[in-house]
Amino acid sequence: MRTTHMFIPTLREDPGEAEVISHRLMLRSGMIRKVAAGIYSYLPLGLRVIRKVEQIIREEMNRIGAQEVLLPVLSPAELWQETERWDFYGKELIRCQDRHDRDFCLGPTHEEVVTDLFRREVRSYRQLPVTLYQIQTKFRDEIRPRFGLMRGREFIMKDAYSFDQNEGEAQKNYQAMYEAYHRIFTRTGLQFRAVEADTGLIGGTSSHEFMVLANTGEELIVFDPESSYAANVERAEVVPVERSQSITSPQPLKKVSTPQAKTVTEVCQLLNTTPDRLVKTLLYTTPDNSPIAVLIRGDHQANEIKIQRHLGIHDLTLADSECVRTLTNAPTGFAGPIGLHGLTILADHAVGTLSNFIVGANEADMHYINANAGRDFTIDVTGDFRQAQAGDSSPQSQAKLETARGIEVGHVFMLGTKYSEKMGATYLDSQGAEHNAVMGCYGIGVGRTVAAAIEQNHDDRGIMWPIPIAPFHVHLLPVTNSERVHEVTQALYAELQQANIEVLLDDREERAGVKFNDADLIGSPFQVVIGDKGLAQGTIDLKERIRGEKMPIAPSKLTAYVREKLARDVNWP
RNA sequence: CGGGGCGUAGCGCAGCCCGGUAGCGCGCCUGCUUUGGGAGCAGGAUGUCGGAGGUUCAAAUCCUCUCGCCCCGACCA
Repeated sequence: MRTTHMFIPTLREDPGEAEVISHRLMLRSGMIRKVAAGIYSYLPLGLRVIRKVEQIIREEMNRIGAQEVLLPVLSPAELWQETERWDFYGKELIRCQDRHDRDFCLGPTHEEVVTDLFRREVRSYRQLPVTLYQIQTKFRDEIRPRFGLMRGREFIMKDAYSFDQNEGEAQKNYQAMYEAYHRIFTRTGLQFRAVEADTGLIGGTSSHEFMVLANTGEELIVFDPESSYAANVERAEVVPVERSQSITSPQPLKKVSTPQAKTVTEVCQLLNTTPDRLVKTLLYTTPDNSPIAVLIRGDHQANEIKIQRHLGIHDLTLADSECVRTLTNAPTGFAGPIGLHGLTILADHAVGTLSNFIVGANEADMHYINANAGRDFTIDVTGDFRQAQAGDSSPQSQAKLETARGIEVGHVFMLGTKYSEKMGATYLDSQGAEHNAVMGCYGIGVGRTVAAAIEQNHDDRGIMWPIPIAPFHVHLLPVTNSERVHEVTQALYAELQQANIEVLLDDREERAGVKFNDADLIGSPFQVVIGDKGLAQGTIDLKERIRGEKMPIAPSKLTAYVREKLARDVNWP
């Protein structure tokens, strides 16, 4: 492809709208342009990368027997009402009406549509298993779209759905999908990790997220450096520690003045102690308006997902200051369990191991010291209600957990029969008995994968594409304007293409510096500089983008050299 | 939805506090010179100052409303 024939509007300066590196580089290299918040056009260069990722996904989906379909973007409200997600999905589901005022939505995911397809067409166990997938644009009206393709409102996603006769078969399918995901992300050249994930409200038995490791990731994961254990902090179970410190015998409860000290840090400073000697009391309101209190050690973070799961609800909000005042007769920052009545008190395991700790006194500017559970107040339920953090014990070895940031690029779910039950997706077994199909669903964010690849592969000059997803393999840069350079360039261009190598030829009348800078920005793995200086020695210069330095090579050897290099990284040809 | 910020030429920004001529850099067009890491000189084009209302002799600038965008938080099958 010739640059003069390809629409690659590169930007010399950083666009003001972009904060994270992948977003900036995608805009600057002319891969994407914004149309509205969280909505982007893919320009030729960006689309080429998207297509490469899609192709890898296709190959691996097909390899495990999944079949490609294309489901509609627009789907009727009735399907969503059947599963109650029409109401449940909330504002994230973008809705519209047709000319007859019938309700529709733009699909944020396709369980309903695909389950409907299944129940209409599949009758017998003989037709199972079946796994369908599509690569298609989804729409979710995110509260806050950000980071370019990382969290858009409209985005390209591969979603797959499996239907099996029973749990065991479904589990096999899940495993096959899990392995396919490993191959996909390995092939895209990314450093990633599969982690145990929360199954969320979708329920089900198993769920793993595929995280590309990057400091800019939105997700926090914990992992065990000595075993294979890794999990999203939302999900990671915290192993209760035995009461290790010598148990200090209970001291008399004492109320102390802590003026203005509302936060854990402030209280600690004032009382000259450390956060692990303090217990914070978090007040929440639930959907049925019954408040609850959750006790968490001062240096720990509450995990609302775990609390919700325990309570069997899906909506938990931290009580507002008015509500706190009603419950505790004190302003926020001084809530405590002592004398708190009429609501359930949950406590994290870690709280149970403490004695003589500090709590709020339910009175402005006052705290208690030497509080002890059982003597001073009653805990209704003890459980795992906090977020895992670095230094916690691994559930699988003696090691301490470490944390890392990740970008969620893929998610696999065992759905069970949640959707098949609600929508009546059944089949008849060999005995003629009717059963609900057991389902799994599996997503990959295509655009997000591209963004993650850039987060992981760039320097201060631009992108450094992994070979399998690079928009072009070789970027030809004729850098002086002689007849000789022109001839060699044309010959190489033809020869490389002949060898099935994807070449971008910068045939613009630009100065060398401009071409070099654009080439580094666009990030093709190989840059080839053709100039009179080199040709005088009978050579051209080859620069591998990830290495950086140029090395002279005879023009006649270029194609073979590049082919050999590519062969190491890609299934080639 | 809460908090913060920004909308001025294609892009990046200044000007706004303190009302009076719309500016800078990059890009773009023409010509000459240059030509291996974002060239130099000369000439040139480009703006409903996000939109609507108001105050004023006069509004990019002050006031009110509104739309869009960015950042932090809450949210995220």
